[in-house]
Amino acid sequence: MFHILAIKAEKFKPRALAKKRRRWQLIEATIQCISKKGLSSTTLADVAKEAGLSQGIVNLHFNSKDNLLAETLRFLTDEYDAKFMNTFYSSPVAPADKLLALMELDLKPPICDRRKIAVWFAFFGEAKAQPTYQKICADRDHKYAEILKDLVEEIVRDGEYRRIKPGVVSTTLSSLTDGIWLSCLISPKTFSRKESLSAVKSYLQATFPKHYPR
Amino acid sequence: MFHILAIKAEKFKPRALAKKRRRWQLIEATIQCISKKGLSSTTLADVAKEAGLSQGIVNLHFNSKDNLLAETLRFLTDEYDAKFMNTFYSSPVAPADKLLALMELDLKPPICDRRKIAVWFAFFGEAKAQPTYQKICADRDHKYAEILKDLVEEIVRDGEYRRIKPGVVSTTLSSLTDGIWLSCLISPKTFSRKESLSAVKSYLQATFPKHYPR
Amino acid sequence: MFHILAIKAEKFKPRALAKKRRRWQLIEATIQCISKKGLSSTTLADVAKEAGLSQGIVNLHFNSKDNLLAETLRFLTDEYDAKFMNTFYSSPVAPADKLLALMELDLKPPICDRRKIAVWFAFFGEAKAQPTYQKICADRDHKYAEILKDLVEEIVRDGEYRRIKPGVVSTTLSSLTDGIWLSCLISPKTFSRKESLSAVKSYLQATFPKHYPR
Amino acid sequence: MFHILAIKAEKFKPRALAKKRRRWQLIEATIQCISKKGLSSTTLADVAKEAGLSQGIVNLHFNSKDNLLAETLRFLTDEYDAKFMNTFYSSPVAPADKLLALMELDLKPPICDRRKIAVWFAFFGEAKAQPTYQKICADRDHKYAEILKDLVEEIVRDGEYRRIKPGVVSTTLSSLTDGIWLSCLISPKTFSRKESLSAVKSYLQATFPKHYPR
DNA sequence: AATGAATGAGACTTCATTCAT
DNA sequence: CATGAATGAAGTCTCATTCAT
Repeated sequence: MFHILAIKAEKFKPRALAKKRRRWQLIEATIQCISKKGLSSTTLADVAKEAGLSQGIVNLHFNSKDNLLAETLRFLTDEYDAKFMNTFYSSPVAPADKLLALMELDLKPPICDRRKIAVWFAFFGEAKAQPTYQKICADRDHKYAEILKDLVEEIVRDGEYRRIKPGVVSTTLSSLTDGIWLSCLISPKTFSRKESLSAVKSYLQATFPKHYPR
Repeated sequence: MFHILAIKAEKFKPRALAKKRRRWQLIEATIQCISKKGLSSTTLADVAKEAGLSQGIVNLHFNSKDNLLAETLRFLTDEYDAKFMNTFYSSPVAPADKLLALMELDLKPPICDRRKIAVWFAFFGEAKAQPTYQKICADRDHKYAEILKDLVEEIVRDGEYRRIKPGVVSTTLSSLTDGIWLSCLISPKTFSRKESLSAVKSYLQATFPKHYPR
Repeated sequence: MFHILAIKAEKFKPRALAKKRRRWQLIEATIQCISKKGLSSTTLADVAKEAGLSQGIVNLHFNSKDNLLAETLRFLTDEYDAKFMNTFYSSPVAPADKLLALMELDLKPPICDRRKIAVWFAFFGEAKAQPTYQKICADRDHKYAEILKDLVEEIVRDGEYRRIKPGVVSTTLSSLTDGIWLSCLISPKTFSRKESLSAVKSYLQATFPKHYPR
Repeated sequence: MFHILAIKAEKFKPRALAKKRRRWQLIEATIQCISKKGLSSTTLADVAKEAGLSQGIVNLHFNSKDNLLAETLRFLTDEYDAKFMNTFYSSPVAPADKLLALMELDLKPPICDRRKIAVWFAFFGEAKAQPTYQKICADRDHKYAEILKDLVEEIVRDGEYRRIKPGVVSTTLSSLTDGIWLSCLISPKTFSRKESLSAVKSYLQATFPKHYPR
């Protein structure tokens, strides 16, 4: 009987969703597929199936596979940006607090989630060959590097730290979280969110002892 | 002794040597292609052309594309391993020196070379979906994590540093170099080898002030 | 009388009129598309867009693409027929004059217009494979061949020409205009309406010197 | 038993024909398909099947369908050219004889063969939309127009004909044969090779009575 | 009557793999 | 060993057609 219901349910055509929602649905399906099967093994048929829709649906909404993938990457960056900015504006005003909050954002779900990270690295892996991807990723990098650097500068000024180059510190922090993401991807078994967090914290403590007391 | 015989035996089997050479040649061509076109756009025809050989050559020597790619990844890890171990054994005996030497290895050519890094990340990008790749990458990670951790432990013991968890430090160092590689890949224009090195050094200085004086 | 009633009746059925208008509009759009893009590249989406209407409109009014194309060809023949018959009936009564008028009709716009000719030849090009098209074209040919032959017979009788087979002359005239159409299509740059006309006239002069004096 | 032989025969892979022969074979298959199914219904699968080869064969030898079609058209023109030139050089030296021989060539098999004509007109039908096709066809037209005009000029000079424009006569002759081809295509039942020939001959007799006596 | 989102068959194309040479 | 013509499965993409709105 459940079976019959299921069949009946299938008979209902997918309602004409608003175009935007359909695109969103397809991008989510794409993310799911890339995470599961990898970028190079993800076919449009996979995406359509994952979304429960028909073969031609992706070309209908995105014209080409290339375009779907670029839009998916853009979706990822936008999604990340929203969370980043939200954290930035909603966290305590003290730069040191903001900085820590942003670091923690990167190291906790939903950002630091192996499924999503796999997708990020799938695009990183094609970045050198696909200038489109590289540009999107580079732009993202620069934006946050700038923001982090500003925060670091404020902290340095506030704490009158000597011999600290804000650019080096912000680069270090960015690279650290990127590297942590990679180990989450490659070594999920040994990866520990807690240890990663304490790695970042101990770096901050060593660098800005006045702002991050033990 | 068998080893020696084997080597001698090879001298009498030019075929076997030729075979190895061909495999090496094809793997180099594969690396070149992945770097230029990305993993997903690299075809066996591309590889054969790059090597200046004929269509069927890859299947002749590697049986399948999957196998070629796995062997290529293994080649990368072996190559890296040789350099790593060579640096490890040939650097000064002091653990702090060894540690720094290993960090510098990671941040200078021929290791930190955008062409090679693109290939590494191409495999990372498929790692979640391809357990074979993941295993190779994870094994590599663990091996060096262990070695770094041993060095850190020696330094900690030697300097009587308090409140330092060697595992956290070695993880931080690994992640840092991985993250730096990523920024070399994604933002080659803003990437600075010098700044990256100073990022690592300032971390070491902040963590082990006695061993890495300014 | 029935005809008048029918026209009156239509006045009371705006729907029916609208329907005819839509079909006409879509056929015109089809002609435009075939002329611009060729038969094999013309899609229903193209036609709908050209008409400024929606995707499904053609199937709504013509059921299928095949049907639309057949109707378009029929429209072309009807349109030609109307002009031919109008010329036939409105030209001077003398057969020689009628014949010349019909030849001139074929060689001047709006009939001899590259845009329209392209559509005619698009259908000719599919005629062998599409019996429907072939039949429509063949029927058209035969009808005019018959009329031309009748005119030629009258001229021959009237001029007491010897050794002239009317069928051969009418065939020659038809083929000549068809061939001229083709050169208008293929070599628009070297094609000259004036020269084409003089080709036909000089043939008529050579064949019927008494009726077409120099 | 025959069946077994057939199966065995199938097991023999198509020998690696010289590339040129394979291309020729595929072009012949293409001509066959276009003749049977029309240009727009001819698929690469059809062509491959007609040639008794596999799906991918056309792309292997021609890269794309567009290219295959262009090459097919070029093949047709080359083939025609060879026959035309052969007739031109091998026919009697007198220009009037040469001219007649060339006209007869156009009206007899293997040139005037409905199967081939269907292919020519399939390309003519797409010529306006496909500049490639148009150019090939136009070039061909001009070449023969020139040759015919030269012959006509010689005849005019030799016969001291008055009031005859060679260009008009050669255009007329070309158009006439093109138009005859069309009626062979469209009205195969009423088409008569004999009558067509007599149409051309009577035109020549009327135009050059001294050279083509009755 | 008209729309246009969705479908899905089928087209073109790519490419790993095979195998006669 | 090596070649490269050929295969054919599988991918992307197109588009006539359907149908809920």
